[in-house]
Amino acid sequence: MSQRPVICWFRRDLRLQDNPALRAAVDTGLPVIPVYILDEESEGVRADGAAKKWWLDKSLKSLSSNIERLGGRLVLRKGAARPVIEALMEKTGAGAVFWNRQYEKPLIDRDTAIKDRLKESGVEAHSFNGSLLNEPWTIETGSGGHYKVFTPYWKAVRANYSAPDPIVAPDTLAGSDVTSDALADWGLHPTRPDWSKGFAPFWRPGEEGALDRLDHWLKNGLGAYDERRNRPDIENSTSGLSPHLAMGEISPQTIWRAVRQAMQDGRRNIPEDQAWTFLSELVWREFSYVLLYHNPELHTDNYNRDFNHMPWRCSENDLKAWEMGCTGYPMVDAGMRQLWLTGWMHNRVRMIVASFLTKHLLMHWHHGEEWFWDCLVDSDPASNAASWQWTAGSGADAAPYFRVFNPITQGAKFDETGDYVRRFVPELAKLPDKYLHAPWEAPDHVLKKAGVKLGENYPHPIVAHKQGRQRALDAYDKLKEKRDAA
DNA sequence: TTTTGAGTTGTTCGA
DNA sequence: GTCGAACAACTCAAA
Repeated sequence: MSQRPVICWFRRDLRLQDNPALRAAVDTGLPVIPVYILDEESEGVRADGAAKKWWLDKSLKSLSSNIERLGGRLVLRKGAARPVIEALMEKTGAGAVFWNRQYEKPLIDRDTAIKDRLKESGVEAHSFNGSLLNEPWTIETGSGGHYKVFTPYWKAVRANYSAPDPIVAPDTLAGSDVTSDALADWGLHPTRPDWSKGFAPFWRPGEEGALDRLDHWLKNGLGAYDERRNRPDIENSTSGLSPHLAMGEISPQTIWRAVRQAMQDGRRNIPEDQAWTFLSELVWREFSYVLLYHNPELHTDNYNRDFNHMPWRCSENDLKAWEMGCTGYPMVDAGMRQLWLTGWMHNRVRMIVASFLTKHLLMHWHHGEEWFWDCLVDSDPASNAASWQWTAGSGADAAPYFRVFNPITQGAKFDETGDYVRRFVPELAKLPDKYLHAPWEAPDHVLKKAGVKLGENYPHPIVAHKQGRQRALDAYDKLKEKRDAA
């Protein structure tokens, strides 16, 4: 039995480069069986949203063909991971399983149970860090706890972190003849209707797409990141790496190394502060994982329990208008439509639409969290939950309650050219800049000339800014009263 | 143990 | 038009 094969279990790490679990599996010198399990059945597991499944479909195709190029074959299986793994062990006689860790509580529990079961039956199980620069339990404050404020966390990372050497991809993955599900049978790509048609022009899922995107970013965006990052109307104002990172098609170490090298390469002419700001965004992702790891219910429960008393509104109509990009606020609507059309939204606009939902409409952040989870190709269990709570004010180190984004001035400031609104809300394209972010203020003859009929081809605002803002501030006052009374 | 300074991303108002 | 202050109070992290 000296040639018992080993299993490399791919999860949120769909890449061959810089993949510690894969490397360790290959380094055994034994035949490696690469496996991906679509697990929506294990207890407490949250299924991916529809947009993420679209991406997963393409990413698995890419990984699969890369493995075939190395003489192997990716084995696809569907079902609760534990029985699937057990069945595979029996079928293949594998002597070890390798994987990279994930950090959601239900997955940790599932994986721990699998590890125990494997060990009982004499099979080795090895897990690795394949998704984070620093795993959530590794960075502690001076007094031994985990950080709850970003800035000191960032300072600690920046002062101490240096990326390890890259891990090379295997040059062969000797064939296995284990049968695989057909990817097409999983129905990850939407049909009837295929709402994903708008996605394809924007994305190239898979490891090559990720590495190309990084390269493009280093050449075209990184050097001006700090000054452009809030401008959704400017191309390359952000990296666009988030969906690749969310699927593990590229490791954060690869990004960190490439950016640090670019900073030190004089020919690239990358100002240090611009690049450090970009790296800090990578560390925001890590900070979100710290919060998620220590607060497993982050996507459902208020981090700050005071918010359990928040007098949220319930309005199906308002929620629908927000989701569909029909709020009457051009900047909000542009963002929501960009999300629907492309599976992604610029970060500045995410804050604007999130503030609008939780403050102007006074709707619970979980509605937004769920919509984003379903619509974003980059949806991430930690970032999505932590960011929604941050905006709502219930999160760790959250925005102060009185910070209510004004969708009109935010639009004028960050969509200065108006290109963003004109692109995603074409019915307003002919409005002059002066009224683009507040069409209800335009005189009749201006609206007429631009072909805009408020209430007909573009909605009136569903809530007046001033009233919406005041209603939110009043709600926070009530919240405070409840807390003081308690 | 106590103290101190600080905390991603904003808005409004009045001088 | 520009600018600074007020908008709260609290918790965190480190000295």
